[in-house]
Amino acid sequence: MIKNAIAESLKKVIEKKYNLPDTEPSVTESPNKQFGDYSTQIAFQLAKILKNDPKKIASDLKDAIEGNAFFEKVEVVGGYINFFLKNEFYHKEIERVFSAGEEYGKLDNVGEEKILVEYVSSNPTGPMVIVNGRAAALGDSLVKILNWRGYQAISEFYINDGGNQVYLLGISCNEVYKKLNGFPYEIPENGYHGEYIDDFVRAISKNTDLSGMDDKSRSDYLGSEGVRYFHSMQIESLRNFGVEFDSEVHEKRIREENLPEYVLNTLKEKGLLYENEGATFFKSTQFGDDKDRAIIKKNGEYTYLLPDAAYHEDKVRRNFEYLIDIFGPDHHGYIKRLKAIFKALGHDPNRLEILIHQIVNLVNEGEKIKMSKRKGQIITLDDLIGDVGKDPARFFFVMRKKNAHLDFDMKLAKEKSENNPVFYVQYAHARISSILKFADSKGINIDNYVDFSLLNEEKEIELIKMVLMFPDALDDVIRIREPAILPKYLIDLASAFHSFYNKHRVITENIELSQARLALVQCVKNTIKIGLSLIGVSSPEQM
RNA sequence: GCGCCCGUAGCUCAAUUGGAUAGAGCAACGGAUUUCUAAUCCGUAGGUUGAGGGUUCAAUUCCCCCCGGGCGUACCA
Repeated sequence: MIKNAIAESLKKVIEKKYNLPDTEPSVTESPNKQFGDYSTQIAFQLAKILKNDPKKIASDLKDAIEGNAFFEKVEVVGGYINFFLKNEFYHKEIERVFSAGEEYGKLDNVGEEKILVEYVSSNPTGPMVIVNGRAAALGDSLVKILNWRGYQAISEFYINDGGNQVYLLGISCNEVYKKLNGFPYEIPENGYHGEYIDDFVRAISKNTDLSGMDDKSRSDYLGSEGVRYFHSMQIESLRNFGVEFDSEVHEKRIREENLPEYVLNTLKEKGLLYENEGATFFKSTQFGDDKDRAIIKKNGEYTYLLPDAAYHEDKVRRNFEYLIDIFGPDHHGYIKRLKAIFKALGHDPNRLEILIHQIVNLVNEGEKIKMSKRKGQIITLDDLIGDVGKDPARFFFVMRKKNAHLDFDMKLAKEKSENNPVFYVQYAHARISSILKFADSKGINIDNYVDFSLLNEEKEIELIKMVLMFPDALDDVIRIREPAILPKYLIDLASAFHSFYNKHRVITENIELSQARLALVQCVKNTIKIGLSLIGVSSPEQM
């Protein structure tokens, strides 16, 4: 918010001085203290437009802006303009943070636009696996952060309960039923093989007599019951992971409302379909795809793309102006065709944003843990949470940029030490709680007047600066769709606090100073608590 | 073959999406605690940003071409 304030005043000056109303000056934190608190390189950009020396422009801008009451001084170095802020400015800002309390950084309604974020949407044919956890952690954090900053974002889970995989699940279960009852059996190659199938069949056999059914009706029954069983199992896992969805959409409903047929008709009317060897193809190459895609198979079944396109049509019909899908790494080949069909249906492709996150490797003692779905060697999300706990899992999943492969260090996640960033941040929170308790026992409170102008030590100002960067960090997350910025910020904030703590005592003989420092650490505590909650991590009062 | 992602200190990762002298943590070494939580802090050392070209006042970032790794490339989802 400091950045924005400086950028705004720069914008005004530029508009007035050079008659360039559309300039968006970017203000950044200075890389080094000698360059002040904040800097801008706008003069370089203006130099090109104005065909003038950047140094000249920078110093002209400096003269125009220098009068601002909060600048200690403004300096021009090279073409950069460096801003040095008065402590007074920080005192005023931290006071506002203090009064905001646990609502710090929260905004109401920055836009009317409704955003739908779809993530996980795993097939209801087995338990949640590790990579689903990453999608869940990313999606949930993004939605929470969007909402905290005043956007209207809704999370949604799409359940593929209408297509071929339900059938495959059914016949796989039926074969497993035969296996468990000593009959000859054969699970199809493309069916489901995991041990979790056996568990399901055993469980349902206890309550339902399956012996009287023929193969067909038993398969159908096990298919539809299996979908329900696995879906609620998945939702339960996600709940244990702190992820709950605002909305669920069933493919079944999409099909019942004949939306796939609407998509077909629309494409047909536009002449975007053709037949080839008995299958129906969509001319996705006309919309930038690498090749045309089948949407109806030779046997008359829809491919995955058709109901999914229908689902996205449904999203638009529910008046969401902006759609974000979070996909796993195995779906990146799918982006082009989905965007193609979305565009073909007459929607602006810029309204659909598809984010891809990369894979997760579990690492223990420096060794990658090998998983094979076929051999039944899978580690589920429940296993991971049970092993390392929810908080480290949530933190680790969003700690890396979504584009990077994530090596999930199991040993580190379990470690209750300084090496573990989750504990490092939580420890700062607990430490502050302890200080607050101590202050209370000494009868020092900050319920009334606090004089923030007493905070002028270097470590104090640095800590205030870190606290004030919180809204910027959240906005950066939103701007580049990268939740990883938040855990990194929290680590830096905790570090600034620990550093301050080692240099200065909060509670001393000086009551006024104690109160000011107490109020400052209270702000830090609130910020950590809010920040951690936005990534689904708890903030213990003691550790 | 084609497409997408990645390659930065011994290890795991940053670098404000084109800005100033590429920064943290771990590991190594040296220090700090009669104190509100040492699960902490302070310091030292560590680099041809995979290689080579190009664009730019400015490149880890953008473009081209290699090298290496991952993923995808279905009438599966």
